[in-house]
Amino acid sequence: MTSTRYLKIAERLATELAGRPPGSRVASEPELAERFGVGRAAARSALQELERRLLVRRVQGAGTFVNRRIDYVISHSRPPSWHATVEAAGATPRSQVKSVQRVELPAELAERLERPAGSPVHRIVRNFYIDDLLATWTEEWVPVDVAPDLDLALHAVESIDLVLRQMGRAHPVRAWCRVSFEVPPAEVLRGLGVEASVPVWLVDSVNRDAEDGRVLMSSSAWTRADAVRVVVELQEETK
Amino acid sequence: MTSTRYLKIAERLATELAGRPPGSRVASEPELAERFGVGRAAARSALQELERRLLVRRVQGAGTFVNRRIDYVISHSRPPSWHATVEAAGATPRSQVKSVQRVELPAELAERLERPAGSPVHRIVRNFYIDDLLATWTEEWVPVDVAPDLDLALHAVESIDLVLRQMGRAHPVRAWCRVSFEVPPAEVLRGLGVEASVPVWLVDSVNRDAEDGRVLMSSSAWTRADAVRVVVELQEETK
DNA sequence: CAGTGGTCTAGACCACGGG
DNA sequence: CCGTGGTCTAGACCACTGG
Repeated sequence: MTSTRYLKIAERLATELAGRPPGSRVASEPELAERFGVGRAAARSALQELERRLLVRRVQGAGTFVNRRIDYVISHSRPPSWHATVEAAGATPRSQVKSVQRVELPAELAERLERPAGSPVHRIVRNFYIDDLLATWTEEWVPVDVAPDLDLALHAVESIDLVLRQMGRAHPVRAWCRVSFEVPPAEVLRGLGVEASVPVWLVDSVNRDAEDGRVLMSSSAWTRADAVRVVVELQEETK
Repeated sequence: MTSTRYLKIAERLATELAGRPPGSRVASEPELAERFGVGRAAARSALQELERRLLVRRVQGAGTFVNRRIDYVISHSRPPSWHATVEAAGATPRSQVKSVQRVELPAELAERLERPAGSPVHRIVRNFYIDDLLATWTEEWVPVDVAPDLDLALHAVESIDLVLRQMGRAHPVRAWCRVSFEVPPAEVLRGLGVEASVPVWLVDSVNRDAEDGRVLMSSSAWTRADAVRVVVELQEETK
């Protein structure tokens, strides 16, 4: 076996935590140090190892807790829904509109939205939660001509999809999607409420209208990897 | 700005490292401690922060070095090639067959290979390197009936694709593919030469024959995230 | 062999969360 | 307020890599 003490402790704790329900408390650093007869540093290392394995989540001032991780499958066949996915995993979803602004379309997004740079668009920032834990931070762009009063409407209805269908008389479908895993820029880290650099999922996508094919929305979703396991499935068309 | 010292040091180093070529040496912990007038622990934390950002790679006994990260794009349109991708990034690829065994098909793979559990298959384990750094560990499964003497042939030719085309008179194409990001089991960590738990890419795929559609091969590729940035692109069929 | 990063101790102070 | 995790010091030993 490994000779390092903190890995042995981590191994031991991992088996003990196996059946515990998400959110339940894990022993604190001083408790573990005393229990295993090591210094606080070794106990701390063990808990950090469990955090790297995504088995626990640590919150300064509060403690260490058993983590819950949700599967999120992206594929051609199924159109994704945050609420449905989270609920299917037995957790409670929530989303919150942080801001809606009318801005000029940044040049780097012009091609994706198929609109000239500088044309008026809505920029929507939203947070998504699992069991009141912030898991996803999104930035979404909707041309003003698609839904002129989107900013007002979003105060009443939180669902962009709904607003587009009603106000924009549109039928949005996902036309393109790119998934990667990034070390996010500082702004996103702040948005996600993360201190040190943690890699997170980045899902970029473009929605078009099912009928006339015009671009309705482009979005970037940054998701904490300790909260969600993203799975992408590709299938070739069967000839 | 942040008040923590090690983050300031990390920030400073990050800008200094920006233009440096991959593989070049970074100051050691004691050097940094002296330079910034901090203890070794703080200097160490700064380097670990850079490691989390995938900017450097640390090797016990050797030192800390500027990291190189390669993009690997998976999409419908382009069939992937390890060698081509690595070379396109300006690095040198290498692969090595670790073992080829005749084994009975494990039950959990029966469905994927469309063969009964227990039927004879070849299990091939291979390593893939970027600039002589181990980046990917793969486990591949080929039914014996597809290429009976695969084990012998692989000693001469390292390319499974080539062997299948020649010996199996087959035309392999990727039929299905699933990408996720996992904390790998201990066996894979050992295969990748990683100590503590580091999350890695997992790409599962199934290859079929372009003509008759039979399953030729199933594979699992585990790839270090600090070496490769996997990007998956999904496009809807344009109606 | 010297120098590197990895582990560990014993101690200290701080920022934060929740009662 | 107390207890939590986060940072930091000064020191020690070890495992490993390279010349």
